[in-house]
Amino acid sequence: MAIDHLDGRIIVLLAREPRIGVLEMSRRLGVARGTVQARLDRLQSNGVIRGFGPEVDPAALGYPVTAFATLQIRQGQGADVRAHLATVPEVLELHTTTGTGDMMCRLVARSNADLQRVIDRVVGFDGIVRASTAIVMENPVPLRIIPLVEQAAEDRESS
Amino acid sequence: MAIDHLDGRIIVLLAREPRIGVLEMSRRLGVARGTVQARLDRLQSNGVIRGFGPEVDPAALGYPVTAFATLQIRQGQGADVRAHLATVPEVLELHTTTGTGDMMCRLVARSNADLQRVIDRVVGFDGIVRASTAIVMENPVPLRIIPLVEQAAEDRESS
DNA sequence: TGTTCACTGGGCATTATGACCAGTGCAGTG
DNA sequence: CACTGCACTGGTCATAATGCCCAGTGAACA
Repeated sequence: MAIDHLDGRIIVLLAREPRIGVLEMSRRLGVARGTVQARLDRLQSNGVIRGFGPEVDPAALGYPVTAFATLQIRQGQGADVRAHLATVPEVLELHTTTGTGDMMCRLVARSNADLQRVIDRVVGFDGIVRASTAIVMENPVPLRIIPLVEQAAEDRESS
Repeated sequence: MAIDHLDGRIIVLLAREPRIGVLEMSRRLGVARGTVQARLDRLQSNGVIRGFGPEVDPAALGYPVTAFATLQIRQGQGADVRAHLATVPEVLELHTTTGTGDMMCRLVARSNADLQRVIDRVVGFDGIVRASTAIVMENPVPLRIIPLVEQAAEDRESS
């Protein structure tokens, strides 16, 4: 579950140069190929590395607008709302949360005008009482994991 | 910029079986290897496919708690706050938004108690006026892109 | 002290890769 | 209508990485 320094270096290296290959990694890290291979297998079966799916940029697909919507759900309708939102392609992720809203989702749209269509489709469902939307203007820190991996590796070392 | 049906199938196939390789893809899709290779090159230089970085699960790293924080920023302090948040490993992403808050970030922590530490570190900065946090309980729709890719591919076909 | 485990460094056959090529069908252009 | 550009096909080639195996070593641990 916890990762050591070598694991951390493997992940970071992989994040920086995904097409690198096990052999080249072993050269860069100064360890045997079998070691890197074993570590990778372990990280994957641990679930630390979930996979190597392609990172697709919605903007490049024609969906440059991102927004976060906070939803308030009618009591007992949670499951239905989840199922409904799962059918909307523009809903990229959905969380149930504590706080003022009951759910929070990430949306994308082709334009600000198109966002209206998406929101209508999202909230056009009986179980949703209210939605409050925040449109993303800038993304100063894109989804990242490297700093956390380094942190986790350090914590492991010092223990 | 727009993708056609074959592009869509390539991306979906790659998302489902990331370790598949160009040759096997060409077999599955019933096209020549060179075609798949050319498409992939194009998708990557287009920026549609940003890369193939490892998907790391923060929970497996020991950070099972996720939260979203909405931040209100003192006027003119935006750049400083961005720089500050970029130094916090537990801040996985940061957006500037319209709406009630000025920024929205995704946080992870080792526990609910640890989340307090992370929030303290996040808001322990002069430019941040107020923070409101929503803890994630469930994640019914994990970050996904396939439905959107399929949608984009369909749109392209019908045009 | 003995055992377990991870790592090393090596070898092996299989397989994919990147790079080519000529030929073909299609779409758009002059 | 003929021409041109383009994407795709189906093939080859040398190079390289992969998955798998092995015995040996060192360190941690019981």
